[in-house]
Amino acid sequence: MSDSDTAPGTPAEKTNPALTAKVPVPTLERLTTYLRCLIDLGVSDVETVSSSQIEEHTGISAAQFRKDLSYFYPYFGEFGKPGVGYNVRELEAWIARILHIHKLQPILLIGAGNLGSALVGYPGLKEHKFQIVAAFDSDAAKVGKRLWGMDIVDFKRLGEVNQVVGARMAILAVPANAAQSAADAAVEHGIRAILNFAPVLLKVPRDVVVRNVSFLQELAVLSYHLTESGRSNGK
Amino acid sequence: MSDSDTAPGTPAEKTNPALTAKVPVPTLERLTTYLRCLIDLGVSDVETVSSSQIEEHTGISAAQFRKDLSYFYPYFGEFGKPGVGYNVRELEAWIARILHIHKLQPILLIGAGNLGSALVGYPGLKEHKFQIVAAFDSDAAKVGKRLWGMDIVDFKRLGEVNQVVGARMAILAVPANAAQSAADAAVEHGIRAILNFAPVLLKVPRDVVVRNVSFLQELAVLSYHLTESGRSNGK
DNA sequence: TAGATTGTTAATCGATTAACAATC
DNA sequence: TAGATTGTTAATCGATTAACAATC
Repeated sequence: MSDSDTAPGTPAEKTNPALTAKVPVPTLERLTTYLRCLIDLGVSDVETVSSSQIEEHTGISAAQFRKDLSYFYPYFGEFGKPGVGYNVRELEAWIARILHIHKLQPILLIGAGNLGSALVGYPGLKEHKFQIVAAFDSDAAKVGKRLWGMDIVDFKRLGEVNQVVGARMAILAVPANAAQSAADAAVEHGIRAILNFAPVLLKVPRDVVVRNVSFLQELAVLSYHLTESGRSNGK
Repeated sequence: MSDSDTAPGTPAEKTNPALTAKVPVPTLERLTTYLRCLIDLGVSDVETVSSSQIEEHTGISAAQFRKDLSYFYPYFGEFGKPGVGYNVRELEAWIARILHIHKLQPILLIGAGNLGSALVGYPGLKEHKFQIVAAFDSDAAKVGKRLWGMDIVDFKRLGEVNQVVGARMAILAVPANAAQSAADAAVEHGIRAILNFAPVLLKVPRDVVVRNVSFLQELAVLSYHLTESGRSNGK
């Protein structure tokens, strides 16, 4: 485990390189696809898988898959066996560890509207070791109601609750005009990663990660690709 | 509007270049962000905006913004005025036209479960000229019920219904095991763009566009960035 | 050993950034 | 005219792909 192969000349490098080296975001995104595929293979009792089989199942090229894994070898050790492939169960565990979902990862839901409710019931959360542990809303009409077996709690009590559950991730499913202040409060109470569904540029401290999800964006990219013609479908 | 500045030497180029030239997908994704920003500015009665103001509002660099727009100049004409900037309303309309959402874009919802229901109520759809015009489900318990003022229709009747509404986009919010067959049926009945929420690699004809949305993926990327330490929050 | 498949290196491809002449 | 800001070109950066020596 060499700790200085990326920046040989730099004198005062970070002492603990674990997960500090720059892994491309696209690689991280693909990791979940591999994980999902491995879970499925595991369920089918497949023991070993090769990179080209991964390609068949996921549509991601074998070369890309091997390259993606290689980013983590300096920190997690090498993995595949030449001539053989990868052990399905072990690779699954290996990727889960990288993503910090080898243990339950607690999540706060902020905003218990339609979207929020749907997310709590999203299948696969549990399987991937994500657990929404509390739901908050500032709408008095919602507070106290139950959502999939959870109480909806007044947003003001977020700090109090998170002192107990200690979540570091939050899903932000509130209206655009409430997003920034909700994010501020969440960050203040220990949240370090936010999945933001509001179409707003959140301002957060540098050590907080935000990912934005936008259905409109997805729909727009699709809509773009529809040809101008073809309106009268060629049936 | 020159039609041959990209591939000067190629003899038999496509005759109609409109929107055929390769626009980077990241550019398309950012287009919606610009659009949203312009709508907001329009509401505030701002008349003109410069690329650096766009940067302030969106976090996307001014250079990136200008570059992004430039991909469309060969087909839609140039836009900004040096020394002045961009007319907010006109640029809004210009981008909407590129994305084919200057007129209502009808969409079919396939799968009227929790997620599907939430998507129908998603704010901003109308504002962006997307309209979910029909909801389908194959669960007999759901068929006939109403969803945000729409009837939930038996999935078997998709063809029949789409003959009337003529949608070319669909949102697929069904369980993983139902996704492929649902996609097949949708494509057969005229759908050419699919927003897929199931964690499944859809096989579709080459002229059909698919975009996959995965909450798990988004959560996983966030989770990755949480530092191993810091578990006991530094409060 | 022979066959298969790895991890890694180098080549390619594509997107972002910076800089600036053109122009309102 | 002087100041501002564009559209575009060239330089940089980063990710993907292809190829292959290493190795099970």
